[in-house]
Amino acid sequence: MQIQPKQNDQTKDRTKTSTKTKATTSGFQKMKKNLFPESESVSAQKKREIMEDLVKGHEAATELRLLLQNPFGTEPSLSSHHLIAKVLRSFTQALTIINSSPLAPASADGLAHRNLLFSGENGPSVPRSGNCPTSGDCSEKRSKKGGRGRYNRRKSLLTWTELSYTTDDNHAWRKYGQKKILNSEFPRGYFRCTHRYDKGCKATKQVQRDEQYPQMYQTTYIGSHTCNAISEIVTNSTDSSNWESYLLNSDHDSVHEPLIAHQP
DNA sequence: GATATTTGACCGGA
DNA sequence: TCCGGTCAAATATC
Repeated sequence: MQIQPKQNDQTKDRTKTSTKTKATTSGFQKMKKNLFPESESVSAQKKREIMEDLVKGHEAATELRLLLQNPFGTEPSLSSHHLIAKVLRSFTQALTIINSSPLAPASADGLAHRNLLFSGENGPSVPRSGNCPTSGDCSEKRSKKGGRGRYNRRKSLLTWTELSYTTDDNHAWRKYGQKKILNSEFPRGYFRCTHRYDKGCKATKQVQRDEQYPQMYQTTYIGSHTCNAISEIVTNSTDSSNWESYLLNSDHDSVHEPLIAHQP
């Protein structure tokens, strides 16, 4: 009854997790625009348009950040106000396209962009069989065959997808797998929260390069963080280095919301 | 030596 | 039966 394969996770944040899975730090980390639910139904054309808008927005945001970091440096091509307007315009356009496309799943409240973000079901999932709460108790039920065995595929957890230039999201993740996906040029990486065992955080994410825009990563988050890492996010969201996120989220319900522990 | 990542095997759902 | 998600031994890194 080997429970919890590696309990040492609790000490990990400081080492590799921060250097590898969190290696790419950028102010553009929460470009929460949303995307395409796993089962993508949007046409390639629309997707391209959305991407173009988002890329424009990112460029403007980057320029604005440089301006804010070095206000007296080289003369910017646009004022901060213009840059802000440009960012907002780009994202608004992207949202408009999303909202107008069939891709937006019946959004009763008009917040199509949020609906796109969350393709998950309503709340916590109930494992279909065998139930194995967080801490890996399920290993008991594991068959001996090859040392591996039964596990619970989580299916109805809250999920949402982001597209970003970075995979960094202020959370400590540990990679537990990578898989070549059929008809996909790039492999998909599987990550779980570093605090899975010490804090029982069930959050996982899947990261895959976008096929059309390989410089961007499509990240699917599954489940909410129940570890206190959320506090970092909240803190950071008011930090100037993450102002983009703050800006983007300020007029809607926060897209961070799902990160807050909903799970019992 | 401790911890993270890689990688092939196993399992479950469609 | 196939494909994608997860596990865990092996390997890499610090």
